[in-house]
Amino acid sequence: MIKKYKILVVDDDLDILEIIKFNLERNGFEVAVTNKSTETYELALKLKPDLILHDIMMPDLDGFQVCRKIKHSEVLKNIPFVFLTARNEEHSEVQGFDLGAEDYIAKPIKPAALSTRLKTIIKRYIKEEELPNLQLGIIKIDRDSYMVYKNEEKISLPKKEFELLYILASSPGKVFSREDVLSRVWGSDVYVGERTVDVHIRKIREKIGDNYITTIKGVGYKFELN
Amino acid sequence: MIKKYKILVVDDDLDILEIIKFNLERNGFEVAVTNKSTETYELALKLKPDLILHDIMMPDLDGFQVCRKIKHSEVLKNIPFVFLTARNEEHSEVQGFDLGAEDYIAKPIKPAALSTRLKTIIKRYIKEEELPNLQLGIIKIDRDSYMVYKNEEKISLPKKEFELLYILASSPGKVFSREDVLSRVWGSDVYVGERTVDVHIRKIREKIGDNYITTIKGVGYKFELN
DNA sequence: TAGATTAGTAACAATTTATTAATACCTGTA
DNA sequence: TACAGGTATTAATAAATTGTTACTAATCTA
Repeated sequence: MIKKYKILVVDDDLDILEIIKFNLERNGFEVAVTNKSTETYELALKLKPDLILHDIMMPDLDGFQVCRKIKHSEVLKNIPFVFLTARNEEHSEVQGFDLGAEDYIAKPIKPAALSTRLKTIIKRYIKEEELPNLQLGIIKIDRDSYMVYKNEEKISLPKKEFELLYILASSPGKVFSREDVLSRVWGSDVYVGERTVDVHIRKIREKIGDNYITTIKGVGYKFELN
Repeated sequence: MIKKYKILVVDDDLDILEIIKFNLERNGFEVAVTNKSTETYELALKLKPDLILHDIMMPDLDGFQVCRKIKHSEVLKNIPFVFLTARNEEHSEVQGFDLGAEDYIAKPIKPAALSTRLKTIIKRYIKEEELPNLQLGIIKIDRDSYMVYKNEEKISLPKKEFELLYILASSPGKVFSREDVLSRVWGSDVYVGERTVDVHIRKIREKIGDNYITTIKGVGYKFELN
C-alpha cells in the first residue's frame, strides 16, 4: 500500500474497537476510534478520514442517523461510510443503502479480510491518487500511455512488467526484495513463486537494456542509473 | 540473519502433519507438531511459537476450545492462531473469529500458498524493527540501497560482508568477538569456522580501506574512526 | 629471542543464488 | 475451437558468494 489511509471506527463495544484498531493498524492503516456516535460527526470533520466504519446499533445515536448527517454534509459526503452490522441485523441493509452507505460488514469480523475490503472500498471512492510519470536519465516511464521511452525509442511493456519496473523506478537505488515486489505488484493475497520475479526482470532487461536493474544477490533488485 | 519463524501445527491426521511439516521446513520455518490437541497449550507455553496452526475437528479437544484457552492466556494470547478447516466446515468460521482467530486455511492445502500466507500473518503481528542507515564520518552504510559510501565513492559489498560491517559499525568502538559476530550475522544455529570471519574482514578492508576495522588480538574486531 | 599463540592471506572448494530457455497455463477473442 | 498475448513454473546452467584450508606474518610471553 502506498498511501496510509485513515479510518474512523465507531462502535460502542470497546473490545471490538480494540480488535479492529489492532488489526487495521497491523495492516498499515491509521486508525481513530470512538465509542460515542454523537462524536462521529465532529471527529470526521477534524480528522478527514478516508473511510468511516460505523456500528449500526448504538445506544446514543444510531448508525443510520449518523450516516444521514454525514451524507448531508458538503465537506464529508464523499467519505465512504461502511456499516458494521451483527448477523441478525441484516434485514436493515436496505435502509442503509438508501442513506448512501457504501457497504456492510458483518460481525464477527474476519481480520484479514477486513483490511482488504476497506482498501477496495477506499480505492473505489477516492480518486486513485495520481501516480506520476517518471523520468530517470534517458528512461521515461509514462503511465498515461503505459509506455516506456528510452530517448526517442518507444518500448511497450505488458502490465506486470510495466508495474514491476514502475515500482523499482519509483525509488531509484532502493533495493526491493522479491517479497516486496510480489506484495506490491501482485498484491498481498496472491501466491506466486519468487522465481517469477526473476523472469519478469529478465524480460524487462531484454527490452530496456541490462544497465538499469541491478541484482543484489541474496537481497533483491533495484533500479539504478550508472 | 534472517529470522526463522517457529510454527506449532496441530492435527490428528499424521499424514497431514508430515506434509505440512515438510513444506514449511522447506520454506525456512521451524516446525513443531502434535496430533493431540490436549497438548497444544503446554507445548505453546514451552515453545513460544510465532504462530499456531490448528485443526478444528479433533477427537479430544476441538480447535475452538483450544483457541479460547490460548486467547485467554496472558502469555500466549498474542500468538496468531490460524484454523485448519476442511471445505465443509466453512460455516463454522463465525465461531472462530469470535474467539480471536486470525485466519482460516482450508484443506486441501496448497503448500506454496501456505508459507506465504503464514509469513504474512506473522509479520502483521511481529513488527520487525527497521534497521537504520548508518553514517560514521565519511562512511555511510545504507541499507536501503545495500551500498556503502565513502564520501562520494560507491562501494558494493555482498550480503555477508555488508551485514558483518553493519554489525560492527552499529556499535562503533565496541569489540565483537568472532563468536559474537558469527551468532549475529550467521545466526546461532549455523556452524561456521571462526577463520571465516577473518576472511570476511579482510575482504571488507580490501574494499573500504584498512583504517576502519581494528583487530584486538585475542579478543575480536571493532569498527573505529581514527 | 625462541616458542607459542593468534591473525592475515591466497587459492581453492562448496554452496547458494540468479539467469535463462523451454514449457505450460490462463483468459479473452476471432 | 483454435489462437494469441500475457503470465507462471520448472529445471538446467551459469555466476557469484561464501567457507575452508594451509601457509605466512605478526604479536605475545616466558
